[in-house]
Amino acid sequence: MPIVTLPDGSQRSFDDPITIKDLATTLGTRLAKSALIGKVDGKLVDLSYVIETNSNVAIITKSDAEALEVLRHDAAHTMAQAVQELYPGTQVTIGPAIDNGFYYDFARDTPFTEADLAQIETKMQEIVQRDLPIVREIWDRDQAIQKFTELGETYKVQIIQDIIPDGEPVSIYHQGSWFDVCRGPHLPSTGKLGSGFKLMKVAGAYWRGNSNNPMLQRIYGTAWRDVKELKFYLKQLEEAEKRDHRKLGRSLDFFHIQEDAPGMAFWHPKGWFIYLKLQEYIRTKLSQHNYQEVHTPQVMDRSLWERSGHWEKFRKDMFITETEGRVFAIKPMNCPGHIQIYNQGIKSYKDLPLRMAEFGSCHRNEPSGSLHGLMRIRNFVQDDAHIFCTEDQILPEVAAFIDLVFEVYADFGFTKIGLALSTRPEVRVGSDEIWNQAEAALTTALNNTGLAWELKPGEGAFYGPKIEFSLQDCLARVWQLGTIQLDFSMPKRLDASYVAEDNTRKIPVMLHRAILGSIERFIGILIEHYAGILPLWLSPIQAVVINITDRQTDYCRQVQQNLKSQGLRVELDLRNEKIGFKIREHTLARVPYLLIVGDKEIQNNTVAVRTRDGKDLGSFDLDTISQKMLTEDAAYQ
RNA sequence: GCUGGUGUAGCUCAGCAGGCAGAGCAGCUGAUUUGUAAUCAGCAGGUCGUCGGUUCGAAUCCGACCGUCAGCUCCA
Repeated sequence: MPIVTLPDGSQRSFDDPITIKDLATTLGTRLAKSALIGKVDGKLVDLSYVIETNSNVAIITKSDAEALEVLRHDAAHTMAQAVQELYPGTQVTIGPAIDNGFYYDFARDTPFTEADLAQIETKMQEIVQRDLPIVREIWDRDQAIQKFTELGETYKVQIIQDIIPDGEPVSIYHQGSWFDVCRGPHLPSTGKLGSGFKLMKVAGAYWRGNSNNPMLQRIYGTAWRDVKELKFYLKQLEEAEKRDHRKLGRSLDFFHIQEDAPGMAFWHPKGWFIYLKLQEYIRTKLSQHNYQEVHTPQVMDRSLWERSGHWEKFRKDMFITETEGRVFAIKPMNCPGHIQIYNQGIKSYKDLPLRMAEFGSCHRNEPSGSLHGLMRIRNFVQDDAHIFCTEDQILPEVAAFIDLVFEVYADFGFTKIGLALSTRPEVRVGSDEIWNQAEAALTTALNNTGLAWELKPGEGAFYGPKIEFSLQDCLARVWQLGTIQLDFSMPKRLDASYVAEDNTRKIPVMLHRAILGSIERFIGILIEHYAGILPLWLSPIQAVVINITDRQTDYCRQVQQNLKSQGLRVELDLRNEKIGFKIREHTLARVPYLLIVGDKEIQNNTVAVRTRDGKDLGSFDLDTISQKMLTEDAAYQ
């Protein structure tokens, strides 16, 4: 005799156990029609689920967020069915719902082509049309293994053997003659999938995500509640493509990358201006927060990297050079160099915390397949620093750093900041005792912020756990940027020490930290976030003075000189072209202000101001416009 | 690194059942002196990524390598 409590708090009691579907019917025929799944005491279930005891129950329809994930999972199943109908002999493996869609991994000798995708999509539509009921069944584990073995689905057999304990039943979902092992829940029938889905791309993916395993073929799809939502999403993708920093980087003449230096950028004058400006900005912050800047060698002897532990773990990913029988590594990071500076002379506890910063150019031989414009690059400069401190100083230093990170991100307009703690990986240096201590310290620091944070088990660096900072850009994409890493091992390995108050020698703790991450990557993110429309303070050219005819040449030169003398970055465009042509060019180049001069402006001693978003601001005298620009420039806007 | 796609002029791309390499923009020259997102005309520009193979003949077919793109793995 279950009593059902509905989301609005009202209760219904029933004489007999009742399915979600029947419950929905009692609440209204409209609801029964639109019901997709149920939620019983917080757990999502099929419509066929039988409520036997008193429960909190919600009927989930298309308008609920929970329905979308189930719908995407259904889309994966339907795709797998379509593939197996079209290409018998293809084995299924796994196919989950993911952000924005779903994928399914298949084992098949011949690769899928773009043309195959279209065919599969058509077949999926057909399966949706068939509106096959999706039915849950419970099978005996051995029976399931036997059945999938008969079908030649060896991957499926492995999955059952792995995730279902011996003797436990297996949940199977049937749609038509096709079926799959699945925890569920699912929509009541394939028709409910609708047509808001699209297959996007094929790609390789390792079985179980392990590069030693065979590679499967993964088909990615996107799925939404309806066609309108799908179209919106596709439009978003187009927008992201337009903002691609590799494309904008070339068209805005910021940088280029060429075959002779794969994964390394050639910075053009405008791009290099941004690069230096960001460094200048960070330098200001560093000095405000009591860091000292240093510079260490680009190339250091192999033995140093052996002692630091990098040689053993990262040797293949380091660029090596050899001379006079000695092997050197081009530095992949700055920390061993910083310890060498620390080690000069005897340090006292009074010297700590010691904050050492460097814009050091690092090289890492990243796997060729992982390179991606400025985002994943082989030569980069971090806004790197290392804080040498006592154990007592860890918490205040981490707390101060967290504040600094939020301060910097806010200056770029990033306010949605994510925090995560990455803990010990499988391959690591240092004892468990040290790791316990280090992870506890960072956990406390995170909890002290009062902010939410995520745990990422096993994602830490080999020498210590880390806090990671990520932000969301204007397209809601998440980028991991800043980090602070606690290191109890490397100072010891490289013989760093200080004299404590009790006159004993102690080993300092080292905090590795960066705010922007790599300057290269940060510029890439800024380009995409701003769609190339950089704030005035970061714009390589802040204004262009444009004449209408040759008569204004001298006046234009005077305007440029005037503004340049006030520290503004102003160019001249005196070409013999029509004004519309010049405006178009500089607007496409994202120049913030176009200062246009005709006879009228000379007469009134003004300039006509047009912005890069096409607004005509009208005429201004020079003092007014320069003041406006200087104010904007100073405010990081 | 792995799987698949891809590489033609500075850029964006067409040409690919094998038969003399094309367009638009950019560049150069000339004309035009122009009022808020492309003035007109002419000229010039390519070892078709590299190396090898098949063929009377290869941008086009095949192979290897390099770059690049998407995803996977990795990311101190």
